[in-house]
Amino acid sequence: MLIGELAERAGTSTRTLRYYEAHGLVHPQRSANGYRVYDEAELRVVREIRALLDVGFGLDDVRPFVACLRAGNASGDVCPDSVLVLRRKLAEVDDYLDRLGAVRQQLHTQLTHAIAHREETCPRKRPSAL
Amino acid sequence: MLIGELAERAGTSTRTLRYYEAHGLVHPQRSANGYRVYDEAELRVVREIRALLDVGFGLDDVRPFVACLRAGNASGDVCPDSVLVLRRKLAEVDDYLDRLGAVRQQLHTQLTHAIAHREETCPRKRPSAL
DNA sequence: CCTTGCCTTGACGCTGACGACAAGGTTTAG
DNA sequence: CTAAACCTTGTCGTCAGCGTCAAGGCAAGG
Repeated sequence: MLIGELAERAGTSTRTLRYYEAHGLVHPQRSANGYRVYDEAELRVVREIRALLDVGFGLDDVRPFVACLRAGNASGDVCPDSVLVLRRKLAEVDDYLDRLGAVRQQLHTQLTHAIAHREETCPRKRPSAL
Repeated sequence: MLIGELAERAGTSTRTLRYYEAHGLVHPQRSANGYRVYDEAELRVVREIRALLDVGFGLDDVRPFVACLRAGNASGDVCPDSVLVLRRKLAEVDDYLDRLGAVRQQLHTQLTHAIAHREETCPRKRPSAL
């Protein structure tokens, strides 16, 4: 399987696949003419990467999952290193949820205040020119 | 008040103040030697900008608030344009909270699955060299 | 031979809010 | 005279995950 086919089957671009390779996440063979050749296993790897990135992981975060898949496991998250990353990410998400909740609260308060004190002196809506 | 003093009083850097000016958020006078001269009102403006950026606003978002302050209001959020931005941001935050909640749920599920299926074939922990 | 359609390796662009220089002018204090 | 401590404009770097050319090689069909 060449890079174009893998890209299409994985729902991504050739640029992306080369990018992953440059960052050590994928290791294709090379045919005589220098073309990258991938096997079926790489398709699953790429899909795993995409799925994790979609959830907010960084490339560094997905490495353990890729290694886990490549070690022959059915899914990439059953290895210790993967679990560590999962825990850390979960904590990060929880933390971010808290802060975002606080922001939401502040926005709500501010909006309430703004509506209560409206009808004051306000800038004109673009008086023709700047 | 020169740029250095304003920066210190506002808890930011001169670079930041020049950046805001380049993006049309602050309009200092110029003294004979070309130095930027700010009045007290600009201090409040800069603090408003900083507060909003901290909450996740972009520079474009804060423009209405600055204009509102400059129009002579006690706070920057009492003008119609500001209220619009506040509503939009609140909606964005709510939306993001939803998606982040879904991600959290997925992470939790995945973590549970990973722990249930652990103890399988996993990559060695860096066998000395790479 | 030519075109089409793959593939290759660079290398710059993008988004946002600045940080970190560079190279120089000004004013004040000693 | 000179150093210190301000100020000026200008330009490049940062972080991430690619998009988007550019310039060229290779293979196959007509």
